[in-house]
Amino acid sequence: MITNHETPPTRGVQLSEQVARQLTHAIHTGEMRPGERLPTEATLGERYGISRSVVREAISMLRNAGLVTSRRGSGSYVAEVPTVALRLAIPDPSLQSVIRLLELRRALEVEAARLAAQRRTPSQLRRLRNAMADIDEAVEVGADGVDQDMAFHRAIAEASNNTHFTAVIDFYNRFLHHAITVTRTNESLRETFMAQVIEEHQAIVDAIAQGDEDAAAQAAGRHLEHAEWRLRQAPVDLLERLEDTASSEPTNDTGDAR
Amino acid sequence: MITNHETPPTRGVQLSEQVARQLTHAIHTGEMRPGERLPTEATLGERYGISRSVVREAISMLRNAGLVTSRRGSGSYVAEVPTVALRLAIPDPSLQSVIRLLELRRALEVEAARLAAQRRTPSQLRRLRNAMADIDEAVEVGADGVDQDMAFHRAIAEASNNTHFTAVIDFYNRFLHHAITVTRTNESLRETFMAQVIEEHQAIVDAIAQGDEDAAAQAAGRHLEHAEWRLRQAPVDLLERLEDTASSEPTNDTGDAR
DNA sequence: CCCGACTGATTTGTCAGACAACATTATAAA
DNA sequence: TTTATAATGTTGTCTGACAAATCAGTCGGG
Repeated sequence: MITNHETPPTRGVQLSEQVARQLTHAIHTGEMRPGERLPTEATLGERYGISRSVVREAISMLRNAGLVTSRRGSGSYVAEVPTVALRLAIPDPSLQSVIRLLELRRALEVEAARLAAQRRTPSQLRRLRNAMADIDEAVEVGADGVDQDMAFHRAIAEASNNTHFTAVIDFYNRFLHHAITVTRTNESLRETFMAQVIEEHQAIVDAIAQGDEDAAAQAAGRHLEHAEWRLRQAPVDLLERLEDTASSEPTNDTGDAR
Repeated sequence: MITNHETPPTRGVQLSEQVARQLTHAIHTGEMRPGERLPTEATLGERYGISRSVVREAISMLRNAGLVTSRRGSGSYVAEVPTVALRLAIPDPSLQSVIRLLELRRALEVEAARLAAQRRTPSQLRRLRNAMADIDEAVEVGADGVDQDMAFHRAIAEASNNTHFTAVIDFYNRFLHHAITVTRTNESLRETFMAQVIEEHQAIVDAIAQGDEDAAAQAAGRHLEHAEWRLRQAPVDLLERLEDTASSEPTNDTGDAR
């Protein structure tokens, strides 16, 4: 056991990072158990011979890594459910890149639909139908219905009763938001497209409702294939405007529930 | 005393988090382009009407999220490849949980095999065959061949020529390593299983080599189905030993290359 | 004209101390 | 015993300062 009561961090690298590593190690090895409270910032600073600022930066890293949570007035605690992070580059909004995302989405949603057909609870089926109705409603009002569309697909993922699907789909859908918007705002083709989309959605829901997994998977696969086709129909100039619409829109993407 | 020159952060939440969100938004929307230098900490503090400490905490979050890098004496810069993180709880090693992972893996690999059949380059096909040979070799020597097996599946993902697949598959495979090991170390059934596995792998590679996408997808689907079945055959006591083997390993996840 | 060393200003990293906001615990009152 | 109140502890934020590294410009010599 390494009793580093006074371990002067080796010079060269960032102090905060070294401390963060030591704390991370302590958590990973189970030396500090989930739910346990960390020593106070003052204590840690004294122990490592550093100022409170550095301790705070180090803890900030752990917080960001999902390893601890801090409560003002109380202390910092090892997270109950330690997490790992998949970090990847933000996809550029080119057509090629968006299509790559659609391919992944297809992989996930086809299987999600299949699982949903096997496992959906009655309430999940109800939510699916509500989500579909929401799309109609939004379109009738004149909105693009993109948010409602994404909620619909999220409902399918939820009905699969496999949290991994919802996590990954949610993660990637952020980057598809603008692409879908472009397809929807393609004025000339909009009505035709919307009719198609609604029809395809209906097929998926019907299959899930009947518990026909192969039909559900097929319907989902067709839907995503057609989605790619519809995207390709969008004029190039619309696609290029992706970035502009992105910067002008107040996308509160980080507004996740607590 | 607080002179809110620009946007007064709404009270209630952490100041640093609010600022971090604004900056994150600016980067995500491309308002600040990769490589560009951020305003100095002092400037940002003045602009948002907050102290430098808070600015530093906010920037620290961005740094941890991989969105910016800081150079002492120079400034903070938007990372050349801005990243986003998918964070999720570390799956427990229960049979139920592992099967959930296999479901996701099936979704991904079926589609990856389909894409690989369409797009694999000759060199990728060669690598696939080498990976398959490596498995045989490892098994003949007496090793479990788990690492080689995972490399094989990674080669399929790479042959899909869609980086999203490799990223997600890599990410989740970490948690499947032990589960696969368990299946392989099931002494009584090992030989039968390995023969099956090799046969199934061969079917996938053949389909990919011939460019038959439907056959490749089917073969991959069958392989993953059988994998789940094989896992279920493993005695319960073996599955329970998963946790021990898992906790004894030094997971150095923070050691990413620079 | 070009180039290198030097100087000074700028900027992030760290330190130190203080107060505010909130949480927890101990204490007193009913 | 239960409830209000005070005291204490802890994180969040503010302020000011210095160290260390970078950067821009100046100057002198080739």
